[in-house]
Amino acid sequence: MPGVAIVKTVEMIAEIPLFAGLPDKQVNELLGIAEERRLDRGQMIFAEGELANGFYVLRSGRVKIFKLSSEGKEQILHIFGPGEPFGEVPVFAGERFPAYAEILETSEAVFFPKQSFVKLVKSDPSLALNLLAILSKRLKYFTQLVESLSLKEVPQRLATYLLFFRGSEEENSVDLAIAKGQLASLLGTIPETLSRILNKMTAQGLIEVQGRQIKLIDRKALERLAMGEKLLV
Amino acid sequence: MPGVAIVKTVEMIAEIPLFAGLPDKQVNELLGIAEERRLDRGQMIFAEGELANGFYVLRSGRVKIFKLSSEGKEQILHIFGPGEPFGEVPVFAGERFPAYAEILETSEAVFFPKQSFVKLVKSDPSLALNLLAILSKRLKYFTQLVESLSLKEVPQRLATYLLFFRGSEEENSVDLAIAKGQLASLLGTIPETLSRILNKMTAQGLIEVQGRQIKLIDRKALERLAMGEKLLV
DNA sequence: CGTTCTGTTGAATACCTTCAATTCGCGTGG
DNA sequence: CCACGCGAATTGAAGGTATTCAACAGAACG
Repeated sequence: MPGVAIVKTVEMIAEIPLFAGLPDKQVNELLGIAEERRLDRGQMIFAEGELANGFYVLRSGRVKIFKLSSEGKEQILHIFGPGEPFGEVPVFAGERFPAYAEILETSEAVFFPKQSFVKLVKSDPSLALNLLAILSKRLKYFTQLVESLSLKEVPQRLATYLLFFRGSEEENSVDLAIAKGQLASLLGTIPETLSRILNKMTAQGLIEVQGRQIKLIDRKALERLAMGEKLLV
Repeated sequence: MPGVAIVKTVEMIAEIPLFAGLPDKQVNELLGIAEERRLDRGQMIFAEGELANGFYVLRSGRVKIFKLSSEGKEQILHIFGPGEPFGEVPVFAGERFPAYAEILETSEAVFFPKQSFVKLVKSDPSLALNLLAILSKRLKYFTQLVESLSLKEVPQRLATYLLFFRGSEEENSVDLAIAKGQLASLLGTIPETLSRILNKMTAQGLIEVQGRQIKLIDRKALERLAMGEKLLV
């Protein structure tokens, strides 16, 4: 029953937020140029400076996008999950990836070759608008990241992350979903520092830590921290 | 001769890189929705969190886009000059400006109302592609900014700025074109620190400083700095 | 059940900031 | 044309936050 696989794939494309609201015709054209790929945990998808010939959309799993310092320290720019595209910058500007991409959890992804994709964008304004919305959201996100890195100290960044970058999944509990070392890299610091600050926050009754589960005990105090208040010694 | 003013304005639009390569029809439609505005030095164009009803393109002058910490410290995100659009993020995502904008040098600008502009984008794929290119470039720029702020120390950031963010206008001389305090804010530091580092670099024969003119004396050493090497004490 | 990666803890250090006091530079007005 | 005044820039001393380095504990995985 060869039809099943094809139908399933059409839905796969249609499910991607980037392609939301596109007419069937466009979805079919996208399907025509899409390539399914399995990406394994630990795999480097691309490196900074590498020539790009297309971009990816995750269907499952997670990928981290990051920069490396000359001494090997890593700054995570994004962690993307299902439905999110990555590596699309060099499709529209420049031709090289501006950062590294490594798979955190084994993923199913769809790859779109640059040339064919650009042709589709040229022919369909609503696809272009979806893209503009996504890129704009990322610019907004970057302004927050820069603000965080430059204008806040680590406890403040952590509080902000716990409160906003997760959402209250289960009332007052946050599941980091990534290793603490990775969280440190996302917050622009190192594991040792993060560990010490988690300690302090626990000692002051703001949170409780059990592995990757963090209970938000004193939400008010966390909010004051996120607003810029200092963490007591 | 009313025609002259109109023709001049058409050229004004056509000259903007964002609108490069657009057919006359589109340029005329853009002209139809554009509003000319004079923006004075020191004027706040918008504040973070403010509702946006359109965006700007500078024809002359300069604007700085920045964030403020809870204690009033400023981090500059961009300094834009002639031909560059700003405030366009909330046109496509969200509805509020993610940062502040203040005029550094009195400017002539063109304002495009959100609604009408989006209509034009929907009708013209090449306009959309131009926009995608600009937003992508900014994302690329932000990856560099984050890298700089998070993975480099101030001397390295300064060296990078001197070498790349200006271009060799007059062989080996850089004109900052902004106050040193503003440069500090752009580099994610404060005037005192910048001053001390300019001193050190001068003492070690890397540069010579005369007001806003900086001569690059030892370009090799600056390049090594930008690559991550440490500045001697 | 051992090996390896992740996370924690302590002490020393480095970098940058803060605060305060001058000094410099430049536009304005006498 | 020079003097004044104000913001910008510089300098010094002290302090704070985060990093580095090293050692150890713990968890995950095969």
